[in-house]
Amino acid sequence: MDRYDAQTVETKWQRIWDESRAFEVPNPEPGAPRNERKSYVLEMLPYPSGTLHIGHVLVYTLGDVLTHFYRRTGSEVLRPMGYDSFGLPAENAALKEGEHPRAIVERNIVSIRRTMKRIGWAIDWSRELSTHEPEYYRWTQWLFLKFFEGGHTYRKAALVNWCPNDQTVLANEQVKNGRCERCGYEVEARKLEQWFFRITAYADSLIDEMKELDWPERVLTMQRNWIGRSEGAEILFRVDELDIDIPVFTTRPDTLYGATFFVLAPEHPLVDRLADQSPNGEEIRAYVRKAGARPAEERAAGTKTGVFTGFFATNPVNDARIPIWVADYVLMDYGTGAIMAVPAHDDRDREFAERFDLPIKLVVDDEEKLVDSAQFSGLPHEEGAKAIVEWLGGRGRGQPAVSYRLRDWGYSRQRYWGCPIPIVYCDDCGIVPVPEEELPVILPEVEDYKPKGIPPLAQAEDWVRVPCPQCGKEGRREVETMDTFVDSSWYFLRYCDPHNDQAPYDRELADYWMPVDHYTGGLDHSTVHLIYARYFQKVLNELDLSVHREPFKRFFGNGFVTQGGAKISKRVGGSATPDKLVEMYGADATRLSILFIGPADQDMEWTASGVEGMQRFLRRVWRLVGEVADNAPVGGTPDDGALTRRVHRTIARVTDDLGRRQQFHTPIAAVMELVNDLSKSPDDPAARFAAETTVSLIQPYAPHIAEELWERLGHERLWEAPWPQADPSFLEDDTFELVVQVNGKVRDRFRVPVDLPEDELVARAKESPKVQAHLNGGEIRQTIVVPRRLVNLVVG
RNA sequence: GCCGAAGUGGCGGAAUUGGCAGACGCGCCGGACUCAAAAUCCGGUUCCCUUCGGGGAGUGUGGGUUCAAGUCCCACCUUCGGCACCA
Repeated sequence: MDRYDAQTVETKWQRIWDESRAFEVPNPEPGAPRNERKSYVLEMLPYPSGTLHIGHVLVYTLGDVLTHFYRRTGSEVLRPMGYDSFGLPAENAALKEGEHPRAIVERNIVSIRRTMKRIGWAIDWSRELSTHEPEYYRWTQWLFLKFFEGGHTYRKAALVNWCPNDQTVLANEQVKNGRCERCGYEVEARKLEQWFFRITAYADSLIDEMKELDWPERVLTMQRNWIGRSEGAEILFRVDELDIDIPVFTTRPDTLYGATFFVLAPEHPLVDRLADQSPNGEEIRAYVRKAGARPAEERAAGTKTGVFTGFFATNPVNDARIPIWVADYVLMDYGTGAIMAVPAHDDRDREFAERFDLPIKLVVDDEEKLVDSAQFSGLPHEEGAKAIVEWLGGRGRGQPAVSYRLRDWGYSRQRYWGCPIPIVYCDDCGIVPVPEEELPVILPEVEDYKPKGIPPLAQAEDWVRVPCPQCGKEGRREVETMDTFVDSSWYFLRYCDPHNDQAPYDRELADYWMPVDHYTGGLDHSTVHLIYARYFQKVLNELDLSVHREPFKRFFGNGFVTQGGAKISKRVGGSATPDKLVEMYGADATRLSILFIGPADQDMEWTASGVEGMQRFLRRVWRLVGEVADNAPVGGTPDDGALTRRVHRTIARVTDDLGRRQQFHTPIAAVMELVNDLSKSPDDPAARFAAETTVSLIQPYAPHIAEELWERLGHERLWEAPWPQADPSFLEDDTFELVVQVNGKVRDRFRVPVDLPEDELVARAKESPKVQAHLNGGEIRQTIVVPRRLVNLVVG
């Protein structure tokens, strides 16, 4: 048999798959019965701001292994691919390279597609999409209109995160440690009119419906923390001089008797009024100005500052008059922007009280019981909290309340390369949606798309000026574009019906394919894309556009691939590009090596020696299977010898790892063990069976060489062949290796028949000379027998 | 500070329900083939001691539960990730 040449083998089968459209899956005809065993396998779509790197090879190979596995275990598998081509990543790449973003992404898409085909991923190429194409974003706009009609999106002036480098607004999810996630510049606060999705209305759904998800617990925990649901109470404090009530939110109503002062955020709307009527109004205004100019990061890290207003609030439980301060450690956008300060039981309040010499009053003791709290004294603090809120409720001064850390999703971007928001502003009619039939609102060409604070689309005067759809008077188009995460919040639905030009997707088809059964992607999206997509799906459900409320039933978060200790990214690049690896070692060796490094849900370091080892392994398989194909007799019933048993055990292990355990590196080791056994007994009657099974089991990982060897073994179309089945009767041996311990230490081991009774096992254990040497004639006080495993003799 | 994950040979890692620690691979050592090398094949490889029979230690540290602990419990150390004035 000739030498293994990866290039020849891989080119041959890729052409065959391409020509036979091997991995395309048709949609069911309207009214036709649905396949009960559909499976939607999806990985997060790539940004075509660059080409593929080794990290992509990991994600898409993971998806590929599952695609083949599910296909061959009888499912009808949808496995599409597309490109997240709108948005900042592409635009920034374009700015750097001095080209139009469209030119960059379209060139990168060609390159990515070619690499994907060279790696041989089983993709349904008939469903390919790019989010920057009008055929796609037309429907992003259409969904926007539905959200607008349903009141799920709105415009308001708000303090937003402004990146001075990217010259655009960022969502909270895109700010890390006060810096822009993309470029690292320090984010500034700006007050701007912005578009928002009312995601906070779904805070509870996003938490409660997690129970339907088969996701890693750590991702759910991250989302739970991100949403940050806190239960407590809203309590009214009276300011007599102004004849007003100010609500505060607290999670500790049990400490109400310990409130010794009161704080308003500098941005609180009442601060102005207080300053007007206060003798030290100037001082207050100066403080508010200073606080507003202070970067958020410094506001959080620095020592606490504040100013007394001269006013007092009345504590509703004991009528105590406590001083009202303005301090920037209280945030306007959480709770009510006002707090009751309990320095005895809150670290921040304590720090402030100590600095400004305010009283500290203890109201919960070491036993967690209320003290110095009138009729509530003596109650355990949780009961006390309940009782106090109830008491307040009876007097109309308080009620249970819930507060969230999650904010509404601001998605306006003052940038060029994004989906235009289909809105027209009219002096008479206000905010008017573009009628459905006028979609898409095409992104116009502009001379200069560089960000400079005002949206680049504002320059396209001809495009901006448009009659108001309602009254026909001259209006102006919205010149902001949508955050790229809007595009990726519904793309998985478009794949179900990607060429539909009447609707974003056919409802029946989406209901059939959805939810995604197995979603794979990076954990960096745990609190961003994965929350947004869940939110979208819930709104679509309520708009009667989908029967499903969750988009991704199962999620697998893959680890990062590092090279030389650094995370590989579009920016860093990396020397081992997928194209080079395929050229040097072949696609199959590359695919195997990235999965063999270690558990796919943990970070991993890429090394070249791994792929060399895989190349060796494949050559070995090639040689051994070739020899068997040439020499071993065909047909015949496999015997029940050691090799046959090994084959069945391997099938069981690989099947369990891929299906139930979601472990992708151990199946490779299992097949290697089988290959090692086969190489030791190439003349075994089960050699052909072992060779065929080896090829069949490795197929999801190394589909090209598997297909070639399958053909040599006299079969065809392995990609459609049923997955091998382990025969349970071969999984158990007639004998097993009995381990004999003395006082828990292994002293001997020998094979015994499985049906030997326990007392006989113990007898044989005691007979062993090695065991007797350690018994020293001592008295056996206890005997432990674990069936089919071991005997432990405990001596005095 | 809070939340979460992890810590096993020279390295990546395995050990699924508390039952033989180190599967599989990399690297390294030895051998075969070769004029030589590459490739390939065979053997060895946790550490320490050894009279070569074997003995002892060992899964971040210290305790505990158990006949038996990498696995369970308590305390701590380290690393990584997320959040961070969220009342």
